[in-house]
Amino acid sequence: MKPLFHPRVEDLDLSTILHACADPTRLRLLADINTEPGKTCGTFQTELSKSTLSAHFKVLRESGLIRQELGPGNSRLNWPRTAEVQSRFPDVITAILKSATRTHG
Amino acid sequence: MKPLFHPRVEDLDLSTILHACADPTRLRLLADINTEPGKTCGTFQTELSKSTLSAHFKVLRESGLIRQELGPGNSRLNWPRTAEVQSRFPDVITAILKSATRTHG
DNA sequence: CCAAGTGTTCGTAAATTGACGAATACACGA
DNA sequence: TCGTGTATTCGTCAATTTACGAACACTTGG
Repeated sequence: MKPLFHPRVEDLDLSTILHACADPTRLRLLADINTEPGKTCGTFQTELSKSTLSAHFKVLRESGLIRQELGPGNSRLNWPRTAEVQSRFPDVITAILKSATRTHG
Repeated sequence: MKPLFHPRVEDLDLSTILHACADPTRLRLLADINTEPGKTCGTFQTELSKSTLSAHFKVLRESGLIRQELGPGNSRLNWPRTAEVQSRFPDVITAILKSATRTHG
């Protein structure tokens, strides 16, 4: 299997992270992952196509907001990297997630 | 003079705000405005053209992050709306600004 | 009135983004 | 081995973004 790229904590970039959060779809995905860590990609309720969803997960992963591990049956387990991001940019993600879950459901 | 549009606090949108902050140039402008409230557009150190800069200010203003008032000589005074944004999305902007000024300046 | 200073708007162009279907890659069960 | 299920990659396309110069609008000083 092709290894999935994950940036190191010291390589995290604030603008990249904010850009990843700025899309409503991705913000919802991120919130869901934080609410239910370990969810697989297929378990997210959405009307978007599989390829579009995959692209959004890629943006989240490459920004450093989530970690994607191999799960059973070629699935991907999605884990938040909130603690790591927090160590670089204190309170940014926690504040965003709090507002996101409060205002959008 | 054509009136500049400013969104009401109740119309602020988290994704719009995050998108406005996601651009490095705008994040720097926003940080500068918060550091030195009332700065005019021409006082920002940048290599971008006047029209490009104006477009960035427009994005910041229409997202609700700053307020632009008329100043002397057709200039624009730029004020942060941090407190208002804070009332809608607690800690989001303050955390972003803290990380932005700590890492980029 | 005229020139200089400050910003916005318009037209344009290159790059990026977000979306999709089709094709592909991989793991697992029968 | 052969489907089935899960997810990525590729090619395409429309829309958005970012940038610029030129033109325009407005204020102020001479």
